[in-house]
Amino acid sequence: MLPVVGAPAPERADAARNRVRVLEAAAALHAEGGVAALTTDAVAARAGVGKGTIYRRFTDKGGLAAALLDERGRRLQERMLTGPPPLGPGAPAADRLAAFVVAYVEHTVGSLDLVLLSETATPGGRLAKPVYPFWRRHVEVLLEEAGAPAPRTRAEALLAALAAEQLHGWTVADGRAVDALASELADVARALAR
Amino acid sequence: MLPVVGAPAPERADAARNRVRVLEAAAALHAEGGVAALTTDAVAARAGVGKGTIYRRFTDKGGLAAALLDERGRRLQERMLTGPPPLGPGAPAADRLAAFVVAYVEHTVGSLDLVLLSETATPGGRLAKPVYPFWRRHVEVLLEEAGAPAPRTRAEALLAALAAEQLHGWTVADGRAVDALASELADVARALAR
DNA sequence: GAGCGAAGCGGACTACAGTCCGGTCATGGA
DNA sequence: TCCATGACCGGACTGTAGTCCGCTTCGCTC
Repeated sequence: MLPVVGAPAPERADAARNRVRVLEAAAALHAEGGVAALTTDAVAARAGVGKGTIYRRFTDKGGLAAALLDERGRRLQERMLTGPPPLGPGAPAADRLAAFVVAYVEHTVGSLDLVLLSETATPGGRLAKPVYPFWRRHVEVLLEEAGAPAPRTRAEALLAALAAEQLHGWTVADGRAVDALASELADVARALAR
Repeated sequence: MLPVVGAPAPERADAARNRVRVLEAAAALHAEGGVAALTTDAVAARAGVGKGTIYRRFTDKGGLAAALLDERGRRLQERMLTGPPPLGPGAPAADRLAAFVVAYVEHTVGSLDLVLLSETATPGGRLAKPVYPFWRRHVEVLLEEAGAPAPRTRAEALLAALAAEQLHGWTVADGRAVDALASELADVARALAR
């Protein structure tokens, strides 16, 4: 068969089966014992798979955590792309941006331990996550629409402020209320959009 | 002798000697082989000290890296507190803030590998560094002076955008020029000050 | 359905961070 | 000077991430 140019490499049947097994095992372990239970040994044993298989499929522990978050993240992405305004299309850029910040904060805080793991398991993990370019592009486009200078830099700066580590500091260490925090951060986004 | 209330616990002579030894060994290893050479085993061996000693004194590897950066950091702190404007006192708050961002970016990029280590060795490391409250307070005060809303949140958001991980992504992964980047980030600071 | 190249697999292995606790020695008081 | 105390020390030990490479399985082709 001719390879389809640009298509993701097709996955062998055994590989696909093992990916599902690993994700199910990881989800179960996480449900039972939190992130502390998510050791690569435990996941491999529970999935009935070798450690090498996990690393081949998910690069590292952070990648596994990111994969666990995938479905939830995709739901948010859909709301951003095709949902009702102000998060979805139709509202002014600054309003969409503010709505994104609130939704992103809630999304992240809702799975804080996994997101934290996915972003801090390896240095630079946050920027290396497959979804990162999606968030960045979305924010960049909105900033550009709003007429802000240096939209790319500002987009990354804004996302850095929404890093799991920072949100963890605010909501857990400092004990701040998520709603109030999200609203202040939405304000930050508006400030950057001008 | 009566303990002095509020004073830092005095350090025993052998403890002080060992701290110096560890720092010298770490600095030498770093000079020779970069951060990769900074394993706790190697530092302990070179310092002629047990690993327990390192952990007693520096908490973890990130703390050791932070201690190595201490002197350089103190120089920047002095320039901020008593140096000439616009970094030091005397200039309008927004200008001081912009000058801080530029100086901080240069400071961080100048020792990027060590700062990265100090901030990412442990999750939440950036917020746990002893100097963090200093930077945060400085930015917060300037934002407040400039009349910005939610100065504390904005200060932390700004510092998050200046995290070593992010600066590493921009300057190394993306290959961006430090000067141009610093100036765009100074602009971000000005936007937050309004 | 047999052959074959390549992708995938697994688990022993390495390297490293951080802990633990029995022994040691600095320090201040008598 | 000598002693009691507890801070300090060191290095063996544990737990975990991530690597490596010989073996297996897949799936395409003929």
